[in-house]
Amino acid sequence: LSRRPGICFLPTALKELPVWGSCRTSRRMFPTFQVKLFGMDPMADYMLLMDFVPVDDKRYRYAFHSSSWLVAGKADPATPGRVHYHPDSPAKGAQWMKQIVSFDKLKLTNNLLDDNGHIILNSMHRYQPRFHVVYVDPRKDSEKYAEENFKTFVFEETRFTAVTAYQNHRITQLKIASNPFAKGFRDCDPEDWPRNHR
Amino acid sequence: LSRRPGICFLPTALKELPVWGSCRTSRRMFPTFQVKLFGMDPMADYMLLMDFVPVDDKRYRYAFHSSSWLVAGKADPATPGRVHYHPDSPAKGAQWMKQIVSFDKLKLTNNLLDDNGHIILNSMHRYQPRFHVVYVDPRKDSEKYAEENFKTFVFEETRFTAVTAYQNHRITQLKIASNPFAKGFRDCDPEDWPRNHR
DNA sequence: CCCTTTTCACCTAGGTGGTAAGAT
DNA sequence: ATCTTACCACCTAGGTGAAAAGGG
Repeated sequence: LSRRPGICFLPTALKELPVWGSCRTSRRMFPTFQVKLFGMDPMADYMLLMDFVPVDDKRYRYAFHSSSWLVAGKADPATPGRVHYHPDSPAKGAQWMKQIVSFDKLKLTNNLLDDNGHIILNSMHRYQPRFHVVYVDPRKDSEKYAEENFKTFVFEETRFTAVTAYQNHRITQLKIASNPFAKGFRDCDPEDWPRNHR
Repeated sequence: LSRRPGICFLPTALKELPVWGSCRTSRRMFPTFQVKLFGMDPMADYMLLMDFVPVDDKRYRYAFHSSSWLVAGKADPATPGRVHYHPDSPAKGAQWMKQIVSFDKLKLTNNLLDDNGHIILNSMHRYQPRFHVVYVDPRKDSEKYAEENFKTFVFEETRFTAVTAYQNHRITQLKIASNPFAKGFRDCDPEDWPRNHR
């Protein structure tokens, strides 16, 4: 990448991400993936995008008695490998660097037939989010330089297990505490709804 | 305008527009100003914008007994002449022509100290909305061609009187019938709340 | 008296986890 | 037994006109 952007990741703490929900059966990725970019050419156009790759070839299940994830066999067939473009793409480097870039429109689903362009994942599988910066090369033969015109950033701390329902009660409480849309559950006593023996 | 866009106006029927309301005291323009564009250079960048000019130098008042507007003196001092850029600006001609362009983010206020960049109007005055298409000239000395790089469209049927409260009961009913956010009043019998003798 | 501002119930639109029923 | 789906109450966020209160 001739104009190589630097990056500063804003850490998020989570381990389970729901892949099922409302609005045409998909859920936002929460916490939201956010980055602060620097070192770009202010006047050049860039596309920002994300995708998700399997961490391994395994399927997992949650053991409530030990509150831990166990390998439960080989991975299911891979889902369609979709890409999420940040909706502001393309934009100038100056625009991207001006403030924190937030991927809050990114949505996850486990519906293989999803027709809304959402990211498709297998539930009970582990994923690594990836962030890509693509320099929009104005040269006529830009395809030739495709290899050098993008850069990928991977933050291992953002790995997670896709779920359709939360397994670990502490994850649920963390989400309720931090997501404004889940405020309706903040005052509830977790002991009121003990499910299994979390 | 070297690339002169054609235009097709989608008519709106209204006579009074509130200039006061919630969300930092401003109201959306409703019905929304919408245009269908054609004849633009698909690859060139354009800015789309709107502004509002006084129809005359008069102030009006509403005569309930005759259900009509009467001249009530000379206009108040003109408000700051602000401009509303369509938030998708700048964009390629192809993008603008792809579908109807809707100015649904445009908001009106009568607050002279407005700090949110909204359009400022005098209540009880008449205004003519104007629509402008600006070709983003890539030439270095583009300022020289400013005159020929924009085109203004005026639709007289979109003239209206700015108000802080509806005067004509039939306007109120029309808005309630057509604005989804006013659905809460649809089932009410207008005779239940007669104000003055509208 | 005429007009403006405040406040409110009631909407649209859509993102939460809980719960119970369904599926395998 | 384990996981998924459908539906729900309950939120966020913000756009309506009505009614009451305010101001000149």
